[in-house]
Amino acid sequence: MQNTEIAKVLDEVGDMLELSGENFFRVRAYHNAARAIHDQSAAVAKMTRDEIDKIPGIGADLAGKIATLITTGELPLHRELSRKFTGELLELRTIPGLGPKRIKTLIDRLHIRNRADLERAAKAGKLRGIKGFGQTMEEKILETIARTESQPARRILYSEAEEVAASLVAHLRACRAIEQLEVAGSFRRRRETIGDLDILAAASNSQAVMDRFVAFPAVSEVSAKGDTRSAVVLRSGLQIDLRVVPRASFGAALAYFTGSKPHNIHLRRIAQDRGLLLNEYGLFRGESIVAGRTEERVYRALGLSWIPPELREDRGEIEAAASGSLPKLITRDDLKGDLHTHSTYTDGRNSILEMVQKARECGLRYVAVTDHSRRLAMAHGLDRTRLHEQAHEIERLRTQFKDIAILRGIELDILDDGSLDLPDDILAQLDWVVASVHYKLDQDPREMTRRLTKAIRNRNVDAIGHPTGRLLGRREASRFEFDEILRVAREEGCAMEIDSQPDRLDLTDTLCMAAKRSGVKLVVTSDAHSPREFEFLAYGINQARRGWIEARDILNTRPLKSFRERRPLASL
DNA sequence: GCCGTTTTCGGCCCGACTGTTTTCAGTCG
Repeated sequence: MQNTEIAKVLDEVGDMLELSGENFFRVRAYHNAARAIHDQSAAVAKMTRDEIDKIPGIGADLAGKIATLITTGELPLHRELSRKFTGELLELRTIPGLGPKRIKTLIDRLHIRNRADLERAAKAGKLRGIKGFGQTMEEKILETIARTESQPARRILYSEAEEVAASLVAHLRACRAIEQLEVAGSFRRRRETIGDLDILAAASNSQAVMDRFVAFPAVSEVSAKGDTRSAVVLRSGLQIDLRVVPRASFGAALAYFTGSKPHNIHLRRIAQDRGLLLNEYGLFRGESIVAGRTEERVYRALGLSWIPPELREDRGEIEAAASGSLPKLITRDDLKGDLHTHSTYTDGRNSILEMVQKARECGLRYVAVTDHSRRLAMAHGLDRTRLHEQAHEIERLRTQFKDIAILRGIELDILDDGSLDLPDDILAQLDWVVASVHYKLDQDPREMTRRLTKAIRNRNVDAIGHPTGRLLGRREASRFEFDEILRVAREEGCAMEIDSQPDRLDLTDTLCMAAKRSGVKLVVTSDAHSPREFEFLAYGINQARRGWIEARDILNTRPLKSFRERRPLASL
């Protein structure tokens, strides 16, 4: 059983307990435990009950339940609750305005079991008579049901959110009342997907900001408009929240609005322990403000150094900030080379020349050309002959570029038994071999583990490309024993890739952490199929930062000279 | 249900907005 599966069961139990009117703190305990399991890189299914009990947020009771879940594949409490609260019922919580209390009322009073029931009842005007409901809410519910049928709310890619954020910020900048402006929330924490955008502004006249905000051309609906907070929904379905605070509160509000929620809760507990109160207006001792203008001052007043937003997930960053041991996170400028690019030789859209020119413009000092190997017929993968032709072209280009090195590489297919798509004598002539899985991604976890370890054992393989194979929103990650992969990779000196394509971002943040902990080096690569895609490197850097990665953990932060010392380059 | 250098019991983050309340509950972030 995978960690994500265990976490899902615990989350569902939490949701169902909430619907049944359970103690809020018991509900939270299940959600906290789910998060703790989700963040574990090691397989919880392989842990003893004692080891599970030691995970923060999991006590004796939940450790026992999780152990039961692992050994029997089922949790009695979950099964029992599922009889009453179906998945269809839980799904009602996605309708704005419907929380646990109201859903419980709908079940008890109208025997609602799903969206269809709810829609019928609302159309028949049966909701408005019930305490806690009214005609307005009835209409809103019907409107939401109609809208989300054609366009279900989904999280969008960070890269997509970036475009919306840029145009919205440009729109707001025109408002003179705004003194400071930041996009906060999960966007500022650089999460791989974004559920909604949170905008924070400091202004003396909040009404002027609100007016400008709701006038953003892409707005389809204003769902809330108050003195300090407004919310809109764009035609795309994306929700945007705006909060306006006085300048003296901007830092506290930025911290509050950046989250994450568990991080905030932890901060507030620390404040409480010190006899202070932390809210979005500042850090207070009684009536007097202790800090608030900048984030740095708020953190400092709590005895912490400033924490980069990417780390604010309550995964140990607060403890690290307290002891002065936060990592010095990698930045885009640390990258000296790119080790995964494609050209027209296979499925890239531009020539090697154009790719190298752009890499050079991006400040890179070396770039590996890694077109696909022969098995990927769809991409016209390279065999011995065509790889040879490419070698000649690279040889010619090398004479034109003095300030950027062109490495001969390949993105080599890992076949389903773990053997490689090209023979060793060819691979040995290359400077950089990234081996990737491109088919049979849903292999049995044991077979996939064997497949990957066998590839890693090959001396010529330098890195594993997009190791989990997931595509955000479209394809689940392959299942395998990541800890075992890391153990072998460490033995063989094989690196793991962080592929920067916005829908891959593979490895994930927690897997980056696991790789770092086990002493396996990483590479951040663009996997660029066109010159523009070198810009994707920024997304890979975001992911690495969320995984606590420092420049020294990443091979392609090294200058070419020390990069070569690691493994002599065959053709340079 | 978790947790503990005040504690093994009694706490558990904090505030804005909406709708329906006639003084506040529920939802949301």
